[in-house]
Amino acid sequence: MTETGIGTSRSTPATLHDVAREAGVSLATASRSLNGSTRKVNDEYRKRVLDAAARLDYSPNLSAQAVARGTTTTVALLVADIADPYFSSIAAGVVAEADHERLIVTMAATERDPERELELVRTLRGQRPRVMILAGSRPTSDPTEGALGEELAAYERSGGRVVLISRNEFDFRTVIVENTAGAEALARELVGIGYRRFAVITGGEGLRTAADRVEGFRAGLAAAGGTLDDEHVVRAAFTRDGGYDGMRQLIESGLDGIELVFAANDVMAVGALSAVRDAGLTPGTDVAVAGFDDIPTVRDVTPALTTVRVPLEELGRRALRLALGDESASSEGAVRTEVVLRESTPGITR
Amino acid sequence: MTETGIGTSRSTPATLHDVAREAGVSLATASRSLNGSTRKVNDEYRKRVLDAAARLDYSPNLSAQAVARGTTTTVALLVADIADPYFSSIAAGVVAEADHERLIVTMAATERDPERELELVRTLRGQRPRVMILAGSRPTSDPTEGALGEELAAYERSGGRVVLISRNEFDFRTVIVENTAGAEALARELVGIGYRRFAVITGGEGLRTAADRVEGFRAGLAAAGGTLDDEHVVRAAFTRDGGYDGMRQLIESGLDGIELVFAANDVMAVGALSAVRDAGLTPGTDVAVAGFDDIPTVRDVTPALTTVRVPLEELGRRALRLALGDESASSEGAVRTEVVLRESTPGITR
DNA sequence: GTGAATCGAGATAGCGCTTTCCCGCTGATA
DNA sequence: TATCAGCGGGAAAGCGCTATCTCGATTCAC
Repeated sequence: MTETGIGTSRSTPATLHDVAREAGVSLATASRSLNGSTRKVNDEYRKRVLDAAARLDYSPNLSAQAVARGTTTTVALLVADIADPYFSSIAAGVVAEADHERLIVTMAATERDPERELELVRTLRGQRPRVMILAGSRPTSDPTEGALGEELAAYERSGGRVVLISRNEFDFRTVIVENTAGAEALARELVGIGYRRFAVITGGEGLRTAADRVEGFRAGLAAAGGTLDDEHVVRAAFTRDGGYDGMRQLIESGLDGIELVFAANDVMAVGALSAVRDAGLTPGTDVAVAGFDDIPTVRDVTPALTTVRVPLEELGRRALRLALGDESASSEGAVRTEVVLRESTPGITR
Repeated sequence: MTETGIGTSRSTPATLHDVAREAGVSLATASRSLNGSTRKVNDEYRKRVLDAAARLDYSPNLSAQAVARGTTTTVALLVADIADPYFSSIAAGVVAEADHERLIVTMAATERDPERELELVRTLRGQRPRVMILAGSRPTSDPTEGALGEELAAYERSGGRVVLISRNEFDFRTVIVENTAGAEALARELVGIGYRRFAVITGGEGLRTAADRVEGFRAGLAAAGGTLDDEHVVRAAFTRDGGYDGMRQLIESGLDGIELVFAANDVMAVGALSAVRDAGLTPGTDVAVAGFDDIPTVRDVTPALTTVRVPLEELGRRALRLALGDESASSEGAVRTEVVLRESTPGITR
């Protein structure tokens, strides 16, 4: 095992006490000079403290500050899966905004398990974060149903701020995404370019986001004149492989005249695309595919994927701003989505 | 602004003191029952404390524990860009392993800016994390050169553990990836299936990881009999768009008989693929493309991308284990890579 | 039966900070 | 000259915990 070469003598980090002594001032003065205080401190003294701090390479102990101040500079972020581009984009937004506010982000992954989620909220509460952001909806039929709400409420009662991203299940601040409206608009446009017979691949039982999107899609079809039979709605995991499986399932049952398959999110759609290809068919031509989210990847798959753009980073940004009480963040209403037609839905001339 | 409906009376979280009082025992006993201690505590007392804690919904203040114990349960993770699949996969690994060790991960993004990186290290040091993991290499020609090393060394001196992922620039513990060997193997295999004339798209000036991969690729070609002219090595940003630009550049200068373009990482390769298509050419057929990393996406692009697999999640896991002093993690040597041939390099019969 | 261990609960001294509170000082006011 | 606000530095009381220390009550050996 390699040792660092730059010096080996083990020492504890300099404390404020050390700085004060080195500067020849009191602890109070040192504290006041280093971390803004309402009280002024003589320039001469301040300079001495700053110099001493630099000399000792002092770095304030955030835990100690937290204890003394009774408040932290931490934001806790809970996502289903960090490697999923949907969540990593949101996370990037949260981190960027947090950095801007000089806050520190701690991150955890629920792996889509409600029990884990509850557990994590409990643990993270110990950090006394200023804000807790939860992204990714849960099954509505959830054994821990009330418990999470209780826990979050308790957290808010003790001064924290909860913000949910695109999961309107509790009565907390929420960054609302136009899931329903976006899917509806998508459906209309697809009918507009000639598609009539649709199928849908959606997430597991009762995932709220998925449900909203499917519902919106249905509504759009109903209004515009497309058909979606119930047996053409397949459920699968809310992941790339889920999308693959769902599409394979549809193909195996004969495709049955289906012209376009709408997957409730892009990672599923991308999986679906691959399933189409693996079945020896040509996506776009033999069967069109559309997704939802507009994750970065979908520009680069072939055919490029038609989808509904959700400004994911912005979601993360907004969540934090909302938590911090930024009025504009809340007054902006639901986050706008936008249909993006690409080659995966070339259209049908009838 | 919505208020939570579940109860509004604002209160501070229960403290250990509250629990002790509620249970009718001393602070010390409460502490001992709730958080493991070497000392035993009477079952009767322990139960009373546990009950009281549950009743008050007590959650220990981690900051206070950190101050009292003089050690935290935090891991700090620095990556270049959270939304980049390379880093988000690594992050997922770190978080998973951390969770397993009951540690908490705080995350920050350097955005590939050395100044920012240094700044972040300074800030995060205030957290007194047990471990600091840095992923993503920096330009070798870096204005802050020594400063980062100094800072990290100081951190280690004060008892922390630094682990670098795939950036062998300092003398700290490092998770080494077989960048050179992997690229060399790739080159050999590509020559083996008939390619002779190559081009390379690599990252900005002096990025270590990129440099190693290119060097390995060169060595492989030299050994197996492929050619790579210096004017066919283009530099671009280490991102999807960089890859796109790099490929466009190559195409604009006439492709010049190039049969295969190797991009130093997958996100660049994916961008390159799109550039080929946008130029009206067929990737795989008109020009073959290969990447490095095997990020999840590349299975789903068309043609599927030939690449060198790096077990990214495992990298993150290993980094943490290494930091925690897991012997096996360090004795395993460099992380193995594996060439994965896919349709983007169908081969040439000569 | 006595002294030495042993046990385990409670009191308390910190941990590294912030923030009162106190107090000597200066300068304005009368 | 006496009075009284500021002003600003220092002492010290916490913040919510852990860990050492104290000390009475048991237990045990001989």
